[in-house]
Amino acid sequence: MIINKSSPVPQYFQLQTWLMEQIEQGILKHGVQIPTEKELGELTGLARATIRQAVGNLVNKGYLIRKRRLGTFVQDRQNETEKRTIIGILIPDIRSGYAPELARGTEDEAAKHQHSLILCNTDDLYMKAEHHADRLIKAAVSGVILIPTSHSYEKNRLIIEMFTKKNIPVVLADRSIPEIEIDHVTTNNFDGAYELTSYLIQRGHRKIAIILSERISTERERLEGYRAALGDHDIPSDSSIVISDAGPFDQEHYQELIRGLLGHRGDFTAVFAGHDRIALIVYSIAHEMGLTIPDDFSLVGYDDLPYVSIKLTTMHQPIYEMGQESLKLIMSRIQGDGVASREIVLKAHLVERSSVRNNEMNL
Amino acid sequence: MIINKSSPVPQYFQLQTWLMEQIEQGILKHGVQIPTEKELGELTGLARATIRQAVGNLVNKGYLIRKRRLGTFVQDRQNETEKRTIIGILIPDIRSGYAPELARGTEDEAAKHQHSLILCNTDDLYMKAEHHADRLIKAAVSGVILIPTSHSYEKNRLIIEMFTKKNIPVVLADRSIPEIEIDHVTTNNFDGAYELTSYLIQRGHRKIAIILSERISTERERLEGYRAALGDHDIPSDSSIVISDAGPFDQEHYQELIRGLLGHRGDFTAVFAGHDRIALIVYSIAHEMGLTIPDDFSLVGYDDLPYVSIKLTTMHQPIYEMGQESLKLIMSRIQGDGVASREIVLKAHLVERSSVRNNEMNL
DNA sequence: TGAATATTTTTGTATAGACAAATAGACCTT
DNA sequence: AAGGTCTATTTGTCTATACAAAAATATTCA
Repeated sequence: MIINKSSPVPQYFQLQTWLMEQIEQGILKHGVQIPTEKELGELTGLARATIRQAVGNLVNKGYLIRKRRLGTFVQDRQNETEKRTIIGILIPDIRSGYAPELARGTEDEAAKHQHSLILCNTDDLYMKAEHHADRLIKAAVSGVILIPTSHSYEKNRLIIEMFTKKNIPVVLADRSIPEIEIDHVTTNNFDGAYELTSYLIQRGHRKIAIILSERISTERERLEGYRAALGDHDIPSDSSIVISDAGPFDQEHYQELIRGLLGHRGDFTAVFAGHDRIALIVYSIAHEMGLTIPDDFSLVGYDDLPYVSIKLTTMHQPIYEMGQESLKLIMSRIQGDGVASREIVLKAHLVERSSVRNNEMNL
Repeated sequence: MIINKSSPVPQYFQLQTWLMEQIEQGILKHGVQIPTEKELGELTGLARATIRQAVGNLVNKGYLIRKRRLGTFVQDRQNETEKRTIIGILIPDIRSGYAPELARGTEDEAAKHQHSLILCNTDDLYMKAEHHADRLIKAAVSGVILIPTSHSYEKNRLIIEMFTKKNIPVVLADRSIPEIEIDHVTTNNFDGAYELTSYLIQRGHRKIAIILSERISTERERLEGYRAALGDHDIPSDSSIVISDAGPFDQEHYQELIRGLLGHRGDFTAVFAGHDRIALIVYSIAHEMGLTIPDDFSLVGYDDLPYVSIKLTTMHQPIYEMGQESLKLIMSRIQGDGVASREIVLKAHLVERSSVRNNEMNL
């Protein structure tokens, strides 16, 4: 018999201890049904209320789980770690470019997993990112999605380290950092730019200007894709129409660069804007100068931002999905997935609108 | 009497909930002794075992502590909550309209106060807002900024109640809810629309179409401002060019409405779009139909969204500042500011670009 | 065969009563 | 004044009983 009626130790407590030992010693394993309350009553000679007290305490502690009509079962005790259900996202500026779309994809997926999303704007500055990282760690987030800052690029490794030291999983979204073991979701920027450039070439464009920032890994990849496409079509690269900026994205600076480019229009028939925001600036400056697209020159962008009012031919990036996939990776890490770091490459696709003129004379 | 014997809610649970509310609302403060089990029995008419079940659960949860012979006392629950420094924001969709700007203003201000911002997209649906509210409460946010959903408008009160019950301060941003004591930040939509309409009238426009949604308080106010301006200039209102939609903002539906409006162009010389996104749709459909703005008709918007590529004359709303002010109100509540509810009305101002033609013949 | 209905089992909720253990405070003893 | 004892009160433990609710299973009926 399990219960000593004359002990000063309460009988419910004796039963409780006994059951707990059975579970912890693995005699009663996860999922196994323990005797019903009636059976335990017969087994111990205790009243049902006493049994319920013992079992109830173990249910509270998470050792057992009761199911109506079915019985009481041994619970896997891992889940008591009272984990926070918050994910952080470090993004340059929620107002610009694809950030809202990415945040939305991330938040929707997080909500599916009963997690919340803390939004942090870094303005692409390392210092701000570091401050946010500090706060995220204090808020005990269970994971972080990081769009690395382009300022102090190398220092992003320090930020990642801050999190990994605390066992907080990190996923890089969009932009990559070379030679680092970390989960990463991106799109095929090289292939996308190659496809987009080839599209222009097929439409008879030989002199294709490009304007983007070297600062950001994705745009560098696009530049490579552009060059490869030109090379494969035996078109020599003309460095005078490759405007590769080194600074951060700055509206006014780009306006200047673009004014300069549009100044000698004879040098190109098409402009490949590194992303849609640049394309919008090109468009509005062209408009200012009395130029029409695609009649005076063709224009393509990259991103396919929503709420763009012009009919821009561009590469659609699956940004919403990028947010979703990033969060899925985080969730799998939270759930203890210990595999090597993964890279997910999503595919961009061309969206043909009417900002490109067909210069092909063979038709 | 506290207990409803005929309720399907278990009586122990009713008692438990009641006690918990008393504690969380601060009616029963730390250290105070709650009635003895016997007294609770007399008070509620329940058996002692039932009382014990209710109290016992709260002891387990840490709300109460029992001392033999002395009674049961309220436990200070603060020590374990470790004062979160998180604010929640419930917004229809981070991707659309002024949401990114508002989120950014809020986040910047939150960062100044060492707080983080949890982003929740409601899609303007009450159900989603409710789920998010649940999660925010679980995440122990210290305050909430709410843009009320336009669906199930009245139910927003329930959401506010969910928070206030837990002593979590709430600020309404932009959209208002009538007759409710709550902090609120908005802009002068009536005056803004009056000014914008007067601007059109001064430029010789007499037939001014307007298109917006009746669903949302801010747009209703703009409609009133429009009507008042017409009235004050003795211009009769023509209901055939007042397109007041009742549904949610739906791109395609608006496209239809606008096609219908632009179908009989003789009826108006200017279009007042309820907000910039509508203006963009008007613009692109006009473009489709081969119409030029402002030559064929004039167009004004409302919001002054950034990254709008067309030269739209519009009312600039200080959305970033709205986010900042909302957060400041929250912070003052967190710091225990107990004054009556406040309303902050920010001023919009007209931004003159080139989407309005001067029809004034006197010049 | 398949859908509706009844049965049975198990946990969930609730009552009434009893004695045990702890202890603050009153009272008593030295 | 210090320490011991008693008492009343409150929580702690335990029994016995009853009906409710859920759900797997068996049974009935079309």
